[in-house]
This record gives sequence, C-alpha cells and structure tokens, in this order.
Amino acid sequence: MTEAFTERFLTARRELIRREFSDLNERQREAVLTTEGPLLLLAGAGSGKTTVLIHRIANLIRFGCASDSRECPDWITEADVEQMEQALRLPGPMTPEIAARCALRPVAPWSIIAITFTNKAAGELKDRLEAMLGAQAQDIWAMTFHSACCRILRREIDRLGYTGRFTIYDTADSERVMKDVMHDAHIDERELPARLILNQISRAKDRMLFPEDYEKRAADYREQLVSRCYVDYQRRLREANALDFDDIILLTVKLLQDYEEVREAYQRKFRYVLVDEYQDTNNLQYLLTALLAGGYENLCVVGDDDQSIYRFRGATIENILNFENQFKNAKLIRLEQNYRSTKAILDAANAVIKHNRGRKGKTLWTKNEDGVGITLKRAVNEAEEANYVAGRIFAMKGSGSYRDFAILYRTNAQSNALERAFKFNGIPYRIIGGTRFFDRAEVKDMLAYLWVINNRADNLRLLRVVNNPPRGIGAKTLETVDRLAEAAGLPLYLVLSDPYHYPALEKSAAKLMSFVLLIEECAALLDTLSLPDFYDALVEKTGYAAMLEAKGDVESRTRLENVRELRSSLVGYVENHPDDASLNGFLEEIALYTDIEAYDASADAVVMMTMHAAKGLEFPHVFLVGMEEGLFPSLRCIGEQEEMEEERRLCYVAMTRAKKSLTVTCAQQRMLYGRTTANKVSRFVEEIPQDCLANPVQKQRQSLGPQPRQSPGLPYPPQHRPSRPFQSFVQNAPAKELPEYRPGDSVVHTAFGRGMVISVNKMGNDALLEIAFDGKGTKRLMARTASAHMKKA
DNA sequence: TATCGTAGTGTTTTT
DNA sequence: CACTACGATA
Repeated sequence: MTEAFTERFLTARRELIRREFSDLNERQREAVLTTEGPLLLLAGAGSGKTTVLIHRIANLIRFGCASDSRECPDWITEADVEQMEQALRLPGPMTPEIAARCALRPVAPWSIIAITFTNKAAGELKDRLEAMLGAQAQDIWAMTFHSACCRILRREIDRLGYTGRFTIYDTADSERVMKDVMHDAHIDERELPARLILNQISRAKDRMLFPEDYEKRAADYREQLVSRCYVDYQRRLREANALDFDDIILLTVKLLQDYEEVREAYQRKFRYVLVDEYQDTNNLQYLLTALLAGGYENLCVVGDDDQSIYRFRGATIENILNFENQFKNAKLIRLEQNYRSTKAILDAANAVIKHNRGRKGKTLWTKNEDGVGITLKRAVNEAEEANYVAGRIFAMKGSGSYRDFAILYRTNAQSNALERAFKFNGIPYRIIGGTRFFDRAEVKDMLAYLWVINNRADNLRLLRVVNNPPRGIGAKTLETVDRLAEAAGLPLYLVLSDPYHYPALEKSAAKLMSFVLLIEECAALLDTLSLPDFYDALVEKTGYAAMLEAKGDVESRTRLENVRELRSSLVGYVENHPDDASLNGFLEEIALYTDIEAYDASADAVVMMTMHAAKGLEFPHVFLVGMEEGLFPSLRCIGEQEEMEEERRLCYVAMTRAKKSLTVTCAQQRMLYGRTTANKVSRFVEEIPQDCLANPVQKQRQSLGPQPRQSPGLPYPPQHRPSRPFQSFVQNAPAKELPEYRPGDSVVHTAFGRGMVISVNKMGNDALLEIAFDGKGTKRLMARTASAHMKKA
C-alpha cells in the first residue's frame, strides 16, 4: 500500500465525514470531530450544544474515534477510494456502503456514557440518539449522575456493607430521620433547624468527609452538635440499608477510589465520557467524572459558566474554570453563535449578565433577525399581572398555538395567581413541577409499603405504614419496639416480626404478627403476579382502599384516585422495561424522578414552570413574571454578592429561553405569605438597556402593549377560593365522573341554550371547551365548571 | 389509641 | 397562608 494511496483514502474519508456534519458550523464540527482527550466545550445558551453532543456520539459510533486517523486498513481497495472520491463530487449524505468504509474502529455504544443533570435532559438525549442511531442507542449510558451511580451501586455496593436492595431516601425522608435524631439527642430544632444540619452534612459529603472525619474537624460547639447528628443520622441510614441523594454519588466515588478492580473495570468500559451542564457539577461529581474518565481520558464536558444556577446545592463553577488545569492537554472550544433568539433578546440578556464579575467572559452573537423589543409591564398586583399575561397571550396567539408560550417564575407559589387567571379566561395551561404526585401523602403511603416489601430494614417507611390504616399499633408499642431494636441492634422489622420473643411486646403481639403476616403475604405475591396486579392486591389487602372508601368524602375519593393512579405509573414502568422490570427498579426510578412527565404533552397549552425547570428548554414566546426586588432577585440574595450573581445568571437563563419575544412583568404590590408587600422593579429589569425595550420606561404608566381583546381588560375572577381539597394533583388522573366531550357533541346549557362543541382541550383533569351556542356566539368554558349547568343533548 | 383543634412556624431553586 | 407538631379529649 503506497503512501499516496493512504493519503488519498484519508483525505477522502476526512472530507466525507466533514460533509456529513455540514449542517454544523465550524466550531461545532470541530467539537464533534475532536474525539480524543479532554475537551471543554464552553457553549453559550442556544448554541446547539445538545446537537453537538448527539452528533459527537453519532460520529463515534458510526465512524469511529479517529477522524484524524493516520491509518489505512489493508481491506481498503482502490475501488473503495474511487467510490469515496466520486461520492465527494456528488451532493448529499454518504451511502451506507461508503459509510461502512469510513468506519475505522467504530466505538461500541455501551462504552459511551453521557451524563446529564435532569431526567428531562437525559430523556431528550436518549430520544434524539435513538432517532439518529436506532436501537443501538439503547446501549449508551445516557442518564443522570444519580441513575448512573445507582446502576453501578446495585452491582457493587456489597463491598461497602450495604445490599443491592438499598432504599433511597429523598429530602423529606432525610429530614424525618434528622428530626428523629435530634429528638433523641435532645437538640432543640429552634436552636438548630434540621434542614441546616442536613445542609452541613451535604457539604461535608461533598468534601468526602465521613462522620468520623467530620467529628475530628468539628471546631466549635455548633459543629460538634452537627457532628453528633451526622454520626447518628448516618448510622440510621446504614441500618436501614438506605442512601440519601448525596450518598448515591459519594459511595460510588468511594467505591471507585478504594477498589482498584472496580475502578479498572469501569475505566476500561467507558472509553468515552461526556458530561452535560458541567457548570452545575459539585466536587463529588467532579471526582466521579474524573474517576470514570481516568482510563482513556476521553472526557468531553459541556457547560456555560453563565448558566450555573445550582450553587445553592453545592455546584461550583470552579469545575469549569479549573478544567484546563485538572486535565492536562485539555482542548477548549467556544460555541458563541446563538441560533435561538432574536438580536433584541440576546442583546438584553448579554447586557444583564455583563453585570456579573466572576465569569469566564464571552459574548453570544446571532445571525437571527433583530426581532421585536422586549415588552415591559408594571401591574398593580399579582392578579392584574396574571390577567395581563393571559390577555396578551390570547391576543398574540392568533392562529398560532398555545404551546408556543411559556411563563417562567421564580417560585412555584407564583403559579396560583396565573392559574386562576388562565382558568377564568379559558386559556389552556400546563404546570410543570409544583406539588408533585409522588409527594402526595397517600402516594407516599403506598410507596412506603412497596419500599418495605423491597427492603424490610427500611425503618422509616416501616413506621409510616405499620399503623396506617390504623391497626391498633400505637405510639406506645412502637416506642417499645424501637427500644428493643436499639438494644438488640436489629432493624425494627425483625423485632416486630418476633414479638413473642420479647415479654414487653406480649400485649400487642397478635397485632404485630398480623401486620407482619400481611407484609409477607403481599411480598410473596410478587413471585406470582405482575407488578400492577401485585399492586392491586396490595391496595386491597392492606385495607388502604377500604379505609378511604369508608370515609367517602370528596377528599378521600380524590386520594383513592391518586392511589389507583400510582398503578398506571407501574404499568408505564413495566412497559418501558419489558425484560428487566422489578420492584426495586421501579422504586429507584420513582425516587430519582422527582419531576413527573406524565402530563399530556400533546395538548395545546401554555406552559408554566420555574426558571430553574426551564433550563435547557426554549419557547417562541416567553413571559418572565414577578420581576421585583425581593422576589427576583430573592430577598435573601440582596446584599450577598455571590448569591446575587447566581440570581442574575438565573435571569440570564430565563431570558435566553425566548426565541421570538420576551415579555417581562412585575407587580407594584403582591400578596406574599398572606401579607401584602410593595416591591420595586427588579434590578435585572433596570439592567436591560432602554433600546432593547419595545416600550421605554417613560410611557409605562399608560397602557402598555396590546390590550386584551375584551377590553377594558379581562375581568378578574372574584376572590372565591375554588374548592380544591387535594385537587391540585389529580390533574393526571382520568376524571371519571366528568362527561367526555368531543368536538361535534350537542349540548344544552342552562344559560346559553343549545350549542355544539367545537373543540376540546384537555387540561389535567379538566378540559377547556369551545362551544358555539345558537344565537349566543362562541363561548370558552371549563368542562368541570360548565357541567354543572350543562348536559349533552 | 385515635382524632380533633390549636398554636406556632416558615416559606427558592432540585437529584 | 399553609403546613406541622403537639396536646387535649373521646
């Protein structure tokens, strides 16, 4: 094989591959084709970083690692090269045959791990990879830090004295444990709140300080208190075979550090490591990343220091800033071209973020059109603000669709006023986050049963269900059980399953035994029944359903619906895991999936969420509401340089979600925890240059922006408390008692007479109906409310 | 032992 | 305002 031949082949191959990624810009392509070694991708908002990530993986799998390879395999023939050169002269993508010739040392999908922060991001990554690569994409480890660690731990955690059936405690569970710890240690919560201690512990874990290490370092009295709590807290978790969120990462790092054979196995497995949102990693996550990538050092991290918004939970931008020191020969590529937003939006966002001092410094630019200026609205209160947003969306929508609009706020509580205004004005909406399904007491109860069946040592969950529904096992008995367990060094369950062994439990022995039998009986069903059927049996056998049915009030019925709704989560899980469905797997998924994606994404609705939740998303039209000093930036950040900068980054993230238009609103006064407060306009608004605004400040007092059509402004509903006991969540449950409306149905309304349903827009457990009434015009009504005055004809 | 009522408390963002 | 913790009562 001559040198000239090799050269021809390599040139043709390189050019073909470059052309395969011709829809990327120069920098993006460089990022895709730089496959070896440490790579830091500084990717601004809207710079197409996810696309780059996906193409990068696709390139590895399709063409192999070395786009700059110097080798020419001996199976390449003259005919091959000629074919390749000819293909170069023709437009269009490669044929499969030619692609196969270009594939030198293709990378196995299972040797790639792509880590993200949120499940949403991981899901999107998976979907897009699958769309591009087909079934082989399933072997790529595309998941969150936590789920990746769980997967490793399930296999390896035995070494650390836990079992693979470990339980995961969420923040609420951790807090419960900590409160118990403090109660037993006679530490007053008013002196030192449990949350604060947990925060300290979390920070200790981030620095890899185990209880015994922390104990040695505890300097002052306060730290000694924390230390005592830490020791006991960790002991309880260990005894319950339970891990909190931090432990999941911490123990994985420990495992990889201390056990050479484990470390080597994973380092050999993962030839390519990719980490998204690197600016949000904490120290532990950095260590984990470094360990995983430690074998081949093919590590690509993507991040944007301006979008770091999780400092409050330990994320440190240092990881980005130090990357080039930590990894020798790291390459840096900046992606600064923005493909998402108009110039006006980008200018405004750039101007705001410029006020931060601790940044790596970059300026996004775009070839997009100038676009319209940013609209600013000052409302008198949150009701008017919400109403304004509703009206403006209604006016802007035209023939477009509602899903083009997003409303972003700082705190979940702000959704209330918006929800009311949208309901009243008949605009369909969808709320992401907020009160979570899995946080509902009744759902947690059922989950607690499942956890206990999965891991009998889970004391916390055991205590939650042992007397729920009431079985006559009261606080007194449980105290005794606890004491005995403590003395014997056994999990509660073992003591209470052997009550005749302890004289002190004589009196309640029968009750305890029947509970234990119940649990064991249910657990046995797991072997014979499918997960959903097993769950049905559980709901009945435990008497939980009966308890709720007996009460029979509205609230209980709603709760029963939620209990049954959990079944569909199980069904969904089983469908997604045809081969490896297990109770353990289901519970893990639930524990790590705080944000439930069960909403109907196909419905055409305005979406509302916190600014944090919006990271990584984009919308044609974005509304930023509640832009007031004290709310955003939040009160506790004012006067704190560092925290203020984080808040500003959050603002930057929020603004850069918008593609075409950005509307910024605030209220002169608003109800905040039952108190009316007057707030100044947010400093972030002041930081937007005048010439980016559609309506410069002077004119602000007059009507701004287009008025809602039904002027003078849509009426705001009277302050009635909509009777909503626990309604907030049934959102996802099919509302059985509601008549199903379909377009074309004839209806009779007590006030409007005869009409025909034109459109139905599902919104949670309700639906927005558009009905043309004979002689009364077209009305928009919520199905739930309207049904009281209307029936199908 | 279960339930109800009251007083007190704390309110960001998420895996 | 909303939620929790705790204490009094059936």
